[in-house]
Amino acid sequence: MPIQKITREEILTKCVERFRTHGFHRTTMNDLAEVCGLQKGSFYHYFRCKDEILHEGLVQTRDFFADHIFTIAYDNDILPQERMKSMLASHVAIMLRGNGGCLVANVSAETLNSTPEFMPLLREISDRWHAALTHILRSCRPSEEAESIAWRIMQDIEGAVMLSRLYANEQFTTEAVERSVAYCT
Amino acid sequence: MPIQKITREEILTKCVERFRTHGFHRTTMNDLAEVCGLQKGSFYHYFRCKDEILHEGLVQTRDFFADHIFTIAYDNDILPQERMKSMLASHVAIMLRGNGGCLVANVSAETLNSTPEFMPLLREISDRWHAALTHILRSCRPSEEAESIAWRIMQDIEGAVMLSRLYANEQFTTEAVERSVAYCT
Amino acid sequence: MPIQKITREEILTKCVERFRTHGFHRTTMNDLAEVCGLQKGSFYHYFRCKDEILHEGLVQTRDFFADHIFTIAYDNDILPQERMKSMLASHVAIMLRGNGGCLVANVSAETLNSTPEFMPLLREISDRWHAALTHILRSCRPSEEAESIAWRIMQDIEGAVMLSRLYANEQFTTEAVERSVAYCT
Amino acid sequence: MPIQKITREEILTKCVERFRTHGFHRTTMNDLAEVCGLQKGSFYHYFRCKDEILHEGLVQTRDFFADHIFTIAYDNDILPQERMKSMLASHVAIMLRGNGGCLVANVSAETLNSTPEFMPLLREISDRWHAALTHILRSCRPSEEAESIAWRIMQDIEGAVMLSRLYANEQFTTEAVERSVAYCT
DNA sequence: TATGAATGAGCGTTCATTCAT
DNA sequence: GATGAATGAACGCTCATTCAT
Repeated sequence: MPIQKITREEILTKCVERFRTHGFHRTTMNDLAEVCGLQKGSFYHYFRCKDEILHEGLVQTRDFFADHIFTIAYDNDILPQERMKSMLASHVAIMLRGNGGCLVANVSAETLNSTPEFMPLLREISDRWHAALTHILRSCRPSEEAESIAWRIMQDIEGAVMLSRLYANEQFTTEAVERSVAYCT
Repeated sequence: MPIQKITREEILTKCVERFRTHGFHRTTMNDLAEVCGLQKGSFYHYFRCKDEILHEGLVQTRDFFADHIFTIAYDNDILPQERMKSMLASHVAIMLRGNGGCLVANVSAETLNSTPEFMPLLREISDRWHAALTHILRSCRPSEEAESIAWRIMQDIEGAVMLSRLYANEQFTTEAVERSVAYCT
Repeated sequence: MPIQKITREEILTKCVERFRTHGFHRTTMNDLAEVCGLQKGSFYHYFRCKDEILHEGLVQTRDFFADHIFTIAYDNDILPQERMKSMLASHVAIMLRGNGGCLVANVSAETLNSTPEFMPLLREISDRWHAALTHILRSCRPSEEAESIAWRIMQDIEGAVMLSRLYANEQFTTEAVERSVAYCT
Repeated sequence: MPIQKITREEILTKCVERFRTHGFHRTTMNDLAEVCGLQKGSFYHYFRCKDEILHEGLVQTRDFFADHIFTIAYDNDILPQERMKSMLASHVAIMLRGNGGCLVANVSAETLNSTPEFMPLLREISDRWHAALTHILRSCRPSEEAESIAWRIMQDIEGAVMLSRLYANEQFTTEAVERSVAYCT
């Protein structure tokens, strides 16, 4: 077996993080190589092209959120407001890391009109977030209202993260999380 | 005297629109030339570089919003909720055009971490939006609460526009505007 | 009007000559740039891609042969054997130049199975050569025999040029031309 | 002892076939690996570099032709025209396989001016073909004429194979073989 | 002012080759 | 002997920018 400096999963994690913080188009293959400690030619053993790195990165992100973030919503042993608080805290901690913002929002901004191939995955991540929020809110709200509030929470958080980046001030996001938790009472 | 095919202002308007819908880095000088009906060499009589086009475009946008959108907020002859409704309707109409999203949000997503030179202008546009909203809200709210709600409205709208793009559904934004108007009663 | 170092026609002539002598795939854009006295990026003002350079080069070659070589065949004021001699002499002089061989044969060898898009043009050049030869031979042969002999002459010349390259000996080609002229008596 | 999936000879046979049909420069080490059912790293246990694969492939081809094709010429128990017919039929069957053309002609076209190291082997294969043809023709022709006709047959066949590829029509080659056999009577 | 040919640095990508396992 | 991850030079190509006209 040949040497393996870094796994495919680690590569994707590092690349996605770079895309999130610096943008997809502003990130060159050399940047990715540097971040991963590889030569840029080496990427093409793992991925066909740069687009595929983003695509696979979004798949990994979707699965990571499903398995480690959104799953919190479905632990019915914990109080709804606790689940909401815990889930959103984990989520926004990732978004605010390195003042990079939300991966879905940033990739959407960059690609939706010119490279719509990423749209299904971006929507899927959003859908799952919405489903998780709705599940929590149904503990204390009628089903339809829960769905509607879930969308409002997502908007509030996304807008808050955007303002937190722009003003380098996490307060916007912190308060948005608090407002969101308050919907559970 | 040669014909003036297009004014500097018209060039900026068309370029900003392209940046908003397709992203700054995804837009080439050739794209801008095509959009403006010019040869790309001609741009360098108006602007030093591509960055300057974005910079001047943001200045123009800032002034346009100050003069034509945010000014609505300060017309004290009109009911607050009418001003809110009118201002936000005009604003989101621009954002949703061509499913392009919010210029400030999109440019922020693309440039904040790698080219922070545009941050002051992006903040300035946001600040003026916040000031306009606050002014309206002060008609019916204590000053501090007005400021706070203004931020919340901005987040709600920004998040709604992002979801409207992602799901190609203006409903998110329409409802966010309605919620915002409701704060005035 | 900006400076123009070299015309599109001159570029094509030089590039085709390089392709003929060194092969299409062995010729890099840098090689072409050097041959033309340009930077490689400059080619993309004239041509979309390397394949297009070959394609346009084949078009130019087809037209050049039609206008300057094969046209000799149709000058009915000259004796058939004189026309044959003159036409083939001009033709093989081009093929043997720089020991490069026949452009059609070389490009065929390189591209026919992997990039068949050039086949129509290669056939067209061959067809016109065949038509020219047939026209001369019809002066002294029945029509069907003329056609058949025209193909045989083409094979003889092509095979001779191939051997002349391989053995660096023009004798093969010289004799093939002589044999071809002899068909006119 | 590990299984020997494929012998060196089989590798060379498959690689040469690929070079003949798709060209040397258009064939990547990955293509060769796929064709041979090996990993590309494994090639470097058999051969130092890609050039050596072609070189050894030409050696193998030279020996194969000497042992299985040209040897037909020297079986003096058979009528000359039968030997000619049999030898050329076997030869052109190989050339026309997969519409790939003549290995010697194709490799010559690709390498003669830029990588002359293969020229000796290409000439050697041609020389042996010429010797075989000459041997047959000496049965019914003076020695010098036999040599001369042998070259003419080679040219005719090479030209015919080239046209057969270009027009996807084996008729050119079939008739060239018939003409060649006719020299024996 | 306007052009568009030319530039050259740098992009994403390819590929023959190496080498630790 | 065989692997396949890794390399790094070089590929075809892009693009913001320059400048003679």
